[in-house]
Amino acid sequence: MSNVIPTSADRPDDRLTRLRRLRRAELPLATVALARYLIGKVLVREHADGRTSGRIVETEAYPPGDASGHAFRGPTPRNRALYLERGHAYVYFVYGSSYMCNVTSESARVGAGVLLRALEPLDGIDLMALRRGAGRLCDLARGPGRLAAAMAIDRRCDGIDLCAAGDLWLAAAPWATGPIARSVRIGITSEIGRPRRFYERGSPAVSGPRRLRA
DNA sequence: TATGCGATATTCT
DNA sequence: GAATATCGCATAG
Repeated sequence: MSNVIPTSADRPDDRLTRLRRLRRAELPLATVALARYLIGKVLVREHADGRTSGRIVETEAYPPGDASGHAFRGPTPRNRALYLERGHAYVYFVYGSSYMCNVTSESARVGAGVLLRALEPLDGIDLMALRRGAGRLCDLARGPGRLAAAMAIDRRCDGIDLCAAGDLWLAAAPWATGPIARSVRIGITSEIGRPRRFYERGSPAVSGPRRLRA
């Protein structure tokens, strides 16, 4: 049963996973390094309906100067948060249907970030399933649009400091992270071929075609 | 399993 | 007016 994701639901005596908030000083400054670092860490959402959280198993780096990054043509009302100091949320809406959640990187006033593409659900699994409509556990937050939907992340989360106590924050890895693999990014039309996507090899919650999950 | 397409809203040219 | 850091369903193999 290697495809079974261990969650807090398997430990009824400890209803919520024990989580330690990440300090900003722990986050690598460089975008690609941050994208790799975030694999295995936890994204936590505090909401009136309850807490949801999940292990980050897939990310993509959009470093300074990358033509597929939203900050490539300079600051706009939409990408403003991308210029915040590392460890803030940049959330935007695309395709008329999906929100995308990013973690800002680099120094303040440098526009760059890391797209969070998939989570392995940890806490609040019932709530995630409710928001997404019933489905397999490993599909609840598999893909960036699904991740945002499962965690109730929308434009109100844009600009939140993920290293502070609040509605959205980052926590340290709850257990040892598996092997990290690297590949090209998904769904972009420029800068194709640059290996700036990271994922935990073997996790059933990683998105994309089979060849990008090996 | 893999590929293709429409839906949908916001942003930028 | 065009493009888009997607999703889910449809269809073919």
